[in-house]
Amino acid sequence: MDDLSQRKLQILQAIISDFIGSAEPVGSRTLSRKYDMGISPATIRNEMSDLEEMGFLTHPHTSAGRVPSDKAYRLYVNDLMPDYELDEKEKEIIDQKLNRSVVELDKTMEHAATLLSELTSLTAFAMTPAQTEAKLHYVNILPVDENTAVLMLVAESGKVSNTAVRLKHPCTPQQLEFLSKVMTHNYKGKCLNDILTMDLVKGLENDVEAMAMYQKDIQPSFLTTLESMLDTELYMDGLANIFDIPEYNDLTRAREFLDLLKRREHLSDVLLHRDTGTVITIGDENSDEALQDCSLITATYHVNGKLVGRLGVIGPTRMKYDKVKSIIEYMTDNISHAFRLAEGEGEQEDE
Amino acid sequence: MDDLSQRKLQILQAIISDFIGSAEPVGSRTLSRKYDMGISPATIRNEMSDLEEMGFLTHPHTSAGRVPSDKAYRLYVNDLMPDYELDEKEKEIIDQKLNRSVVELDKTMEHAATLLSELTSLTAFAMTPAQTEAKLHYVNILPVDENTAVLMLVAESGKVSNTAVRLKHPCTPQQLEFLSKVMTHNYKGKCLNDILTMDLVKGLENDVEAMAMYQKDIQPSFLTTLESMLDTELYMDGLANIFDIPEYNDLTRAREFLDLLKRREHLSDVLLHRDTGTVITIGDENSDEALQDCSLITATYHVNGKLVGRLGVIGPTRMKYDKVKSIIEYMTDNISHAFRLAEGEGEQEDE
DNA sequence: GTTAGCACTCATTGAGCTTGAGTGCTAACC
DNA sequence: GGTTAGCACTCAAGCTCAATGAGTGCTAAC
Repeated sequence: MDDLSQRKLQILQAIISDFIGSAEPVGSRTLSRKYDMGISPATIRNEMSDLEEMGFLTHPHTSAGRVPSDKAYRLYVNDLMPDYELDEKEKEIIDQKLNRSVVELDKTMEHAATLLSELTSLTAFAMTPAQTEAKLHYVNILPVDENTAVLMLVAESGKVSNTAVRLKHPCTPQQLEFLSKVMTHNYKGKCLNDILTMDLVKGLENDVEAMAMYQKDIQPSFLTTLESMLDTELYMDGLANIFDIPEYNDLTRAREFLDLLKRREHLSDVLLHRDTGTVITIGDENSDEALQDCSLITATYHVNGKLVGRLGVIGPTRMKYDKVKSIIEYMTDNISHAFRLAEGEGEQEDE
Repeated sequence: MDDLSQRKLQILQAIISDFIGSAEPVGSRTLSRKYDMGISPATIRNEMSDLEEMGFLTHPHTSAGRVPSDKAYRLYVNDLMPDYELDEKEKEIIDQKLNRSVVELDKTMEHAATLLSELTSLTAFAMTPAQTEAKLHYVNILPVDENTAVLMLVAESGKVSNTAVRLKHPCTPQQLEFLSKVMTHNYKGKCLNDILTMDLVKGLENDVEAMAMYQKDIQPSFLTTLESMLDTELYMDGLANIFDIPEYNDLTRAREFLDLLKRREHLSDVLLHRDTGTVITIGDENSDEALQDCSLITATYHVNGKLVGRLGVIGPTRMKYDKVKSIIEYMTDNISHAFRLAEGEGEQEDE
């Protein structure tokens, strides 16, 4: 049904490229002058008229040039868009900046968000994997002073999370160490998720005092710490970049955009429900109403083959899909690679 | 020289109050209508004219009302400003929201920034103390897998900092534990700052293998972790609040403001150099050029009597100095109080 | 099928006008 | 002498109106 002649495609492509670059509606004259396709403006106008009827172009007002519709961007992304090759310099920057802190996923992703926003001049976000399948490696409870301790959980992935705990009853280091050992023994190798629902620690039944201390002081912190380990972390950067985008050159729109991004849990939620791999959603393709004049590009990375995190940008529908997509994919490949090696086990390639 | 008659003071106060509320230049008529001071607009005009000559008022343009100058705000803050009493409800909110996480200073301050921005509708920041005097409590190196470990430092204050470390040479848990013990033995009770400049660990001289491992794998991370512990942390919230402030109802100004706040190290630096106690700097009193049409209010809190952190807001010179000041001071008092108890002198705590 | 020509549309810009809030000055008043 | 009424003056803001120009759609000729 979208049976577009070669010429129509060519014109559409030209309009899209031009508009992505300039943010100005594209007129028939400009087009015929800029792109030498041996066709007069009048002819272009006829073709444009057809394209508009087919839903690929719109008109801000009668006497303005044409603007690509979401549908046009979709066609562009699917079929027309050239493969953007990052140049060596860009690759080098990414390699260098990402590999700076490749031991801790959280830090890497924080850097990734910053880097991505710099490279694309858009708002970028990076999300760490949901740790639903993460297994606890061990529990440590460290004395600080007689009323305070630090509860520390280490996952098998190496992720660490700690919370300070106020002890209502003073406690000896030995007691705390004993408790750490019991807890580690009970929970080692178990999924964080499962631990949340187990309610008692075996091995304490006989020790009334330790039991009481555990239940009153430790358990509540333990549960919140577990939860904080399970949670995905969402890093964002480049919020101020929208000020450079003509589409948002207006206080209320800029404000709306920033308000949207302030609702982090909501955004996390949206992101978590996207498919694996590279996903581009354009304008009204976003089911979320607040996002319907934005485009999102996300790609996933994996750590140890299993957990899946996301990296992406959000911006106006008029964006450099080709370039942004390439950058994101190059970065996620880079991250996946780094954290596959990190695991150190031989593993089959899945890419 | 600033020998203002009672009537002039009264008029000035009225202008300032009015302008703080409305953000509109105040005219003589409005004034005489709103505040019944038994004086005609013409008389007020004469007084205003005097006040302008003395530098307390300015004129955006000939036919506009008067606007208070920075000098006027200074006078207001020093002498005219009423004491603002928080009502019980506000106090309750603060007590409640701040005491939620009173064990870890970092979390408390993060909440404080959010809360303060909500209460004042301005941009708020909260800074944790510089830990220059902090002493190391102990070092822990925990095995994750044979190539990875977590290096964990605990300060006497209970502050924890950890970094994942990639081990170039596989290492047994015993080796790591040994190293932890040696390091703890060497550094326990020492200032973080001093440790940074000590370069070798005693007790490893005879163990060539451990020594090599330490130097290659652990030491670099150890130093960066120490540094990250020393650093103050700056939390900010309410950036988007500027959109509600008429002064910033203009894209370039809003943008400048956000750009200013993006330079976090710079801001940290400015904040660190402020005096202890409550400090209000108004407009051109700020030595930093970028801040010269803002006002800053900061107050300090202390932890264990020594370390000093800051809480404050940044906003237009037209702000509710009385209210904001009271809120900040109430909050810092609250925090100081909470973290004095935390030290463990009197362990009475209400919940 | 393509193109030139022409009438038409409409956002944008800027000039000119009006309005109204506000001042400064002066002369009269208490 | 301090206070006030009156009046001329200023100037930002908002409005209308015409000019401009980028762009379209249609038609007729190539």
